[in-house]
Amino acid sequence: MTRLPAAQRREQLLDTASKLFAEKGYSGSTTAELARAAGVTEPIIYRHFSSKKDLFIALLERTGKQTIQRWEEHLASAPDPAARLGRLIGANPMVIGEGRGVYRVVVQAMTEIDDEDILLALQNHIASLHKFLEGEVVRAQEAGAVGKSFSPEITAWLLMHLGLGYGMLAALRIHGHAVDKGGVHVRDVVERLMLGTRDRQY
Amino acid sequence: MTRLPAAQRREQLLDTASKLFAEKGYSGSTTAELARAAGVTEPIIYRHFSSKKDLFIALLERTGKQTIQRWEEHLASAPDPAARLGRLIGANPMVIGEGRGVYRVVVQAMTEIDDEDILLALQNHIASLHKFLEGEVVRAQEAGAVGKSFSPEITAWLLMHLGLGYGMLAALRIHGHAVDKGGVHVRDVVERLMLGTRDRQY
DNA sequence: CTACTGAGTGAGTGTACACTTACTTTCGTC
DNA sequence: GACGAAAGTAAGTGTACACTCACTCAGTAG
Repeated sequence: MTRLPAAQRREQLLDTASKLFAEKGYSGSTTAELARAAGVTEPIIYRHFSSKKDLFIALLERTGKQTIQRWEEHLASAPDPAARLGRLIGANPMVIGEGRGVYRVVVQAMTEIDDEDILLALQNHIASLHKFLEGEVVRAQEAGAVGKSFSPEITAWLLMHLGLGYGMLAALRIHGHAVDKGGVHVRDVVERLMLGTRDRQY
Repeated sequence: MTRLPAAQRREQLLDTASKLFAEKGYSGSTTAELARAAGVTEPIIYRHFSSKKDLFIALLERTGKQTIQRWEEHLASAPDPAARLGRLIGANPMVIGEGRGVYRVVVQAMTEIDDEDILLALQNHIASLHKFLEGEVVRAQEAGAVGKSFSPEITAWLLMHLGLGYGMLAALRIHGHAVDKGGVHVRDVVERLMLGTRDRQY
């Protein structure tokens, strides 16, 4: 209804799609619903994106950038590389805060891998997150907080696997998939395995 | 064409669906395709399953049972609990052998979690795999191959997270998501973290 | 030989939904 | 104050696809 300049409308459509897809899934959402939720009519969507899929890919790319930005903010105030890594382990974008909803979109995307374009967008997404993690491991190793038995590269992949698996089970609402009866959390386990048992401050 | 007794036709439909879904995904496959691939007409599908979704859930349940059975066969010849665990770490059902295709179905299912019935089936699936892993960790701890710092429960969840994340990235065909430039595989890392560095025989 | 049961089929039906066409309204600028 | 560009709309269209109806035929039991 309210006229918006193109750039803003585009962003608003992505915001709306993000919420909608998080709730009902990509294939579970219709372009009609999206239009209604955004307060416009369907052709507007097609003015900004050439197809539903195109919009989806745009959303995926934006999400990747946002995640890294959030990580950076989250780590900025940590006193040293070890603490940064510790925080990172507790800051799975698939689970915490706003990222949570958005990341259902990424998981959604993972099953649309028949589609070349979506696959490519996803591969880029994963690669950029891995690169970020690898950088953190390098810092932590240089600071002596993490041993050098394993390369930063493989260590970062391990963290990716863990985070992804954890995030999936969280999305599936698997009861107690991360704590045991004694209240120990997988996060604690990972931290002890990575950083040893010395005292740390966050 | 060839007439089959109901039970056999049902199994054959599940076999066919498993291949089809692995290739084109659940929502990417049509009931018409399935019927054609199975060499029957559509109404036959509906004689055995009340809906496409119902068939999907049946497939999911069968897959869970098959996975555990395969694990058991795979571990049976290992000499001791440590070796069993070692084998398990290298035997991700999402990646190796026949399980591979089938598990695309499970990943597919993970995005249909709006649907109550599918969610429930998935939760059961995960729970049974976790239970199996937990049992193996218990054995390994009792045999002294794995330390007791962490409960078998949480250790098994950690292995689930790792396996799931690994399997997802494998499905996404992420290049080099499991080895570093030095040829070290995440599997090796996990083994060393879990079982230490002592010599083992498989 | 007949009659019943259950496996099978050809030809729809209804609907959901991505995407379009042809048209109207708003607004900055010259 | 007019005109062109950009933002918007109402009302389709085409098609894909889950699911069904009404019927046929094969094999076995009495």
